[in-house]
Amino acid sequence: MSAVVSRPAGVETRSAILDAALDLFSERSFDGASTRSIAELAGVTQPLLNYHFAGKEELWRAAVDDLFERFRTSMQRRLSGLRGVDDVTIAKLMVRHFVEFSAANPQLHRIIMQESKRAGARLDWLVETHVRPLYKNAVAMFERLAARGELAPVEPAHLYYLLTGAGATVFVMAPECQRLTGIDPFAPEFVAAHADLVVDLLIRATTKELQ
Amino acid sequence: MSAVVSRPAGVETRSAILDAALDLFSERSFDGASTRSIAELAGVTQPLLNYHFAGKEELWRAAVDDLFERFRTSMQRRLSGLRGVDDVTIAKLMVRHFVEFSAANPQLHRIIMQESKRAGARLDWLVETHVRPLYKNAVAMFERLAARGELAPVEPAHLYYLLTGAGATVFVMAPECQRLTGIDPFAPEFVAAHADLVVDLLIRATTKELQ
DNA sequence: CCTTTACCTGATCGAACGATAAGATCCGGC
DNA sequence: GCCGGATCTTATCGTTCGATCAGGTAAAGG
Repeated sequence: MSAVVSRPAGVETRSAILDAALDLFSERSFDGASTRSIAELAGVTQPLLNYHFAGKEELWRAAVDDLFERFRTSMQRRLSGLRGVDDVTIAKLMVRHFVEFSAANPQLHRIIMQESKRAGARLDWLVETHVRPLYKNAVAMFERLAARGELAPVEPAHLYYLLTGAGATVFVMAPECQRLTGIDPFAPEFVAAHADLVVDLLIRATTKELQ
Repeated sequence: MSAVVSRPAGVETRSAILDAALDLFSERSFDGASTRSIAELAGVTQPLLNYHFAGKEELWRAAVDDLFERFRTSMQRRLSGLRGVDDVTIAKLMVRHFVEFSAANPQLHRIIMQESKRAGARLDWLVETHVRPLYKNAVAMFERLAARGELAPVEPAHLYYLLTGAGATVFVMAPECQRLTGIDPFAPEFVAAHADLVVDLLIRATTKELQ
């Protein structure tokens, strides 16, 4: 409230456009989301998108940047509360947090999966800018677990796609799950149960209870 | 060679169009695959698509029908070779076969994931026509495994999305995997190792060796 | 008060889209 | 041998796409 308002609106408009773009890009894919539909959802006129962003591609990148920034911040905040905790417990809690974030923000994996199906400029940018750092963190975690004997020393690519696939798919495909089973996968109990399963899946449950 | 050729071409052309449609629909999504690009890949002119199919939507349904038919045939053929084998071994081999099919035909889960992100007529048709029978089979398998004590009696929706997510994601996202790790996930050794991991994931490895 | 500048709109561009209409080609059957 | 239907092509329809342009409004700054 009562912020500086140096430039009256603009920043809020820009944010509304980014949110709308994220929702439509993730649900309908890059080609399926027209700039007119994004503008309509954001409550602005279509040429305004080209005022705030250089074009559709740059709007897409800005929306993805925004989302990954939220993801990194969320993961780092969770991790920073776990100083001194042992590696195995940290891994379990971080995997759980990852699943919860994927449930709260299904757009993340929807966009990643969409772009990862086809080689191209957007995939190249996505991998080098956002996915590779994420992958490196995951690999480091796998190595710490393997060093503790909690994980077989398999090729990390297997574990990475097992983990992300098992943890995120049900939320990516939430409309199908709803229609197929009648279950709302975003219900807190479902998310919690799913996180438990994914954690158990990754780590041969040794330290059992942990909540 | 030297077949009946009752009507000269037509059936082969139709098949070429379906194959092209499947590749482009799965890689670029429904909106991203233009009828012109499909025609070009199939080596025909664009209006010919409207001669063989009533429209873009019907072409999409025909291509998806074709793919699911191949999937069902492949699974049933595998199953028919396992008469008399115990349920646990059958489950392991069928899961392995599922992973291998997902590797050989990444279009299947690419299209399912694409359409499952958003409620709509195509998702409704896909679920009722093809996904629900598949889901019922999976649930029946889970129940047989649970009856044998090989599986915790959890909500089948969790297991279904864990299994499909873990087994298919790396092949859906093969271009990303290639760029991110340098690994070709379609290499036979990678597919085999991934299938092993998914099988171990689902079934608390009891009967260990099995090929 | 008046200018400047950030923010936003209405009108419209050329390109690409899915679809159709009209006609060419070609082959089996009479 | 020519007729009829199946197959395919060329030309083109109206629509929607992303993008641009010329202007208009309103608040900050002198």
